[in-house]
Amino acid sequence: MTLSEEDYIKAIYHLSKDEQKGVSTNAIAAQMDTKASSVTDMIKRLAEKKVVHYKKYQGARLTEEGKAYAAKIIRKHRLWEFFLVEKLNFSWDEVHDIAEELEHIKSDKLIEKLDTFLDYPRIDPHGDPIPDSNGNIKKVEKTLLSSIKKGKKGIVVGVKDSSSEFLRYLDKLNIALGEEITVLNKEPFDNSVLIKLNDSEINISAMTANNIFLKTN
Amino acid sequence: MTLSEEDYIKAIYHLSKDEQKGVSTNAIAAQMDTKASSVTDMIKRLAEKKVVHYKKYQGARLTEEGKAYAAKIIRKHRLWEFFLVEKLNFSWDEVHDIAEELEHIKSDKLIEKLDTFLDYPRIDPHGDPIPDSNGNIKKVEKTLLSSIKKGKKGIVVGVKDSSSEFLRYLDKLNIALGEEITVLNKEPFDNSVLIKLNDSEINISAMTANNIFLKTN
DNA sequence: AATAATTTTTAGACAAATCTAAAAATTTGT
DNA sequence: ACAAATTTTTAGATTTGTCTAAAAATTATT
Repeated sequence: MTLSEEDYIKAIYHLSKDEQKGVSTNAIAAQMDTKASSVTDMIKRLAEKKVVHYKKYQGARLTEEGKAYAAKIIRKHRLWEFFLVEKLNFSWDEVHDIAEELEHIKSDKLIEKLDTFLDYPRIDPHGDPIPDSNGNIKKVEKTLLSSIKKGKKGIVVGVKDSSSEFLRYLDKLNIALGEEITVLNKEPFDNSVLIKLNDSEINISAMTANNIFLKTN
Repeated sequence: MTLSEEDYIKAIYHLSKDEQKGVSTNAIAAQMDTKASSVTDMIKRLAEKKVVHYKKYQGARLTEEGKAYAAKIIRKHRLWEFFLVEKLNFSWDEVHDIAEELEHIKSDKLIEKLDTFLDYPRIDPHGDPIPDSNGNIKKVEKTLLSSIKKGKKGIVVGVKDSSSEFLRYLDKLNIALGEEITVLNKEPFDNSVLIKLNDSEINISAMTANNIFLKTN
């Protein structure tokens, strides 16, 4: 599988989480920052390689083989992210782009040895689950901060947007994985949320609240 | 710089150690396992990028910029090899191919943090020096076992051939970096060498002796 | 020094991955 | 339901890195 093919497989995998039907050509083009015509070409190639099902005008859908391949790439991505943060002392906003490259390194033995070295982590630096060596992904129980009721609280367990801009903003707010957040009030006007964090009260926008995952008990 | 361009730069670098003049098209083709015509094309591209000097029929020669680039790739390659052996417990015959992929990962910050994590190693698992962050390579003092006089001894500090076949053969002979070897006799008929290693005497072929580096005092 | 052998370069083709522009199919709006 | 809008596909071109075959230059031989 080429680098580009792997990127497409990953994109289709991520897009099909929300989607029941096939993932649309345009959606893939947007995700991959390319043109619809390029996507059509690539989907055909991937269909020949049996990693996607493809019928004209019906979008793309990963085969079982395709899903397993995607899980493997995601496993590699997240294990490398964990390595970069825990062993090399990168911060959580710096690791995505480097892991995008490292995830394409081929050796299976490498990734199993890395997993052992890291002591089999289950969660990456952004709170996302690391698939096991069989490609199984443990679903993490989590709720968007934006949909938590006034008065309720939870622990930060993940982010939806893991762009470095957003992560650096969270750093500035002192919001990190493991922090406890209590929803003090929700403003109906703009859906902003007043929260308590470390005994201080801060107001966060609807957009921000919509990108933070909490675990409630 | 693309992956392929980086591979050519590295090949030219390694070939120009023995060579005073430009490295010939054919020599590069052999090293890269490709055709001379492909090499000519690539050399022209590299010349446009100012990493090699090129005049028709005169072979290729790295510019200062090209040499610095090569040193950087080699630094990455050897640091990753050290990581694979020391942290992930790979054996010395398994790491070359994986490092060939890892050496192309772009981030400068990654390689500096890796260097720190590994505590600034100077020598890779095959005894080759790791260039520092400025691209300077410390020359290691070493002599081929094949050219050591009868009765003299030395410490194994490197190998010339680092193919996994050769390295596994050395494992079988219990020859590893740091071992002391004494040359007991040299057979004029086939240039084989009788050595003492850990109180046992073994006979090694001229070819083997020609791929082991010793440090003599 | 002329010819033969070898090396290197050029010319033209090809596959992968992309693009633009236009055609075809599907979906939407009234 | 049918025209308009949108989405998707096709057709043809481009770039990178490769190839084969043939031409040009260099090196070796007698």
